[in-house]
Amino acid sequence: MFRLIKTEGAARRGELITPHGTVQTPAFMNVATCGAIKGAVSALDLKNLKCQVQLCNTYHLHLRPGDETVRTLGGLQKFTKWDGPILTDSGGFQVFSLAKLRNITEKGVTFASHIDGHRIFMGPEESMQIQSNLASTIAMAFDECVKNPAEYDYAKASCERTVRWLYRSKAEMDRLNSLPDTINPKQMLFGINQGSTYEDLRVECMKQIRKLDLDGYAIGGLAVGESAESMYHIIETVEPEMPKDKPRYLMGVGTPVNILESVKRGVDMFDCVMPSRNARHGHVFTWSGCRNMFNAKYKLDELPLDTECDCPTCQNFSRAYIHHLFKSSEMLGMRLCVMHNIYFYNSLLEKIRQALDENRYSDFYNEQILKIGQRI
RNA sequence: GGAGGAGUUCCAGAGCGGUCAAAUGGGACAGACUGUAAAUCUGCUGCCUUACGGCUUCGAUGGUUCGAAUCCAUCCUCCUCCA
Repeated sequence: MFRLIKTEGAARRGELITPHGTVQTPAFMNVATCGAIKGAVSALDLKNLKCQVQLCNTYHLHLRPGDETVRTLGGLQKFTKWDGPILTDSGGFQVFSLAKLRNITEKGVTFASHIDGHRIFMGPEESMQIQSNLASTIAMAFDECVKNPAEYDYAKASCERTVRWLYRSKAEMDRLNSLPDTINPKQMLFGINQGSTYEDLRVECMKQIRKLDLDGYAIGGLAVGESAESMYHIIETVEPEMPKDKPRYLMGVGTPVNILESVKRGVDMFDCVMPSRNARHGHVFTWSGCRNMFNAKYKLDELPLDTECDCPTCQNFSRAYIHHLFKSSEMLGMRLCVMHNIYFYNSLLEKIRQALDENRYSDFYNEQILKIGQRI
């Protein structure tokens, strides 16, 4: 269940109570698509990186090692050694990202596996069954994430189908949770708002899906081609239609600036591959802006990545060393930067929560918004 | 001493008369990355110019030719094999 603690403008401070622990919101969820944060970071590391929630992917884990395998091994928590809350994405994003490898019908989506090309079918029921086997804390409804810009007619048809899929997802989840041998019979379900950049579609979709008394509501289909301003506008459009007593999750977003802007507009939860992927590519986030650790200017720089950071990386290693590790393709460089960026994102959300607790989010926002996004 | 082979832009290495400022790797330098097909991808790497374009390059010097990294001569430097 979700408890709204306080608000400041549209921004919200709350907590999501789950069978696997309570999540303080606003929260960032750390993306471990295949059951691990890419960059050789384990659940044990996450404990030291202020992580509250791990996010894993239905599609990827269904392909490998197979959701039945995970089920046999006791579910994702036991498998990955992460005993906190886990959110599983439904595979809906792969309908977008694997566009060249899939075919959509009312029943569901047929994918060509990105691993070996074999055909796999996933509809709402299949997605719920897989997520039930994975035994995540929160399952996401199976949706279609449409690329922006999208034709109005297509966006409308897709959005309406996603709503029908949500009803089927909910029915299947209820059935699975009632079975005697389900690992997590209290698995929660979040519905997903779609509608591309069209206000009327977004609002109508939200009205439809809020009729189901779900555990949370996500805004999907953003940061997939439209401008940041357009994304913020859609959030502002949808937010008034979202239940106040349920968590709001903006899927796949985003940059530190995106997060500051979205919290301001009433979003409670985020996830994004950016901290981990960018870290693997040598791009680190700091409280004074972002750095590319490949840059020659770090060759003799003995300071930590961020002088204001107390993550394990910044407590021990210099920019010069990390620069060298990247130039030498040593994977330790990636690991150290992934840990730093994950810690940075989780710290950012922690500071946001503190600011909200003290009714000074507006000041915090003004303080951070300019410097946090710049390149240094 | 004798017989061969080679010297190309930061490195390795193609090119063997014009379409060559010179393939391809690597390195260097920079950029991108938003519910992860990503330890990935892109750009750039002689000088001048915003560009068009111009200029100087392929061990050195001289020559043949309308034209040379490519052909010839000499020189320098390296490598292999035989004494």
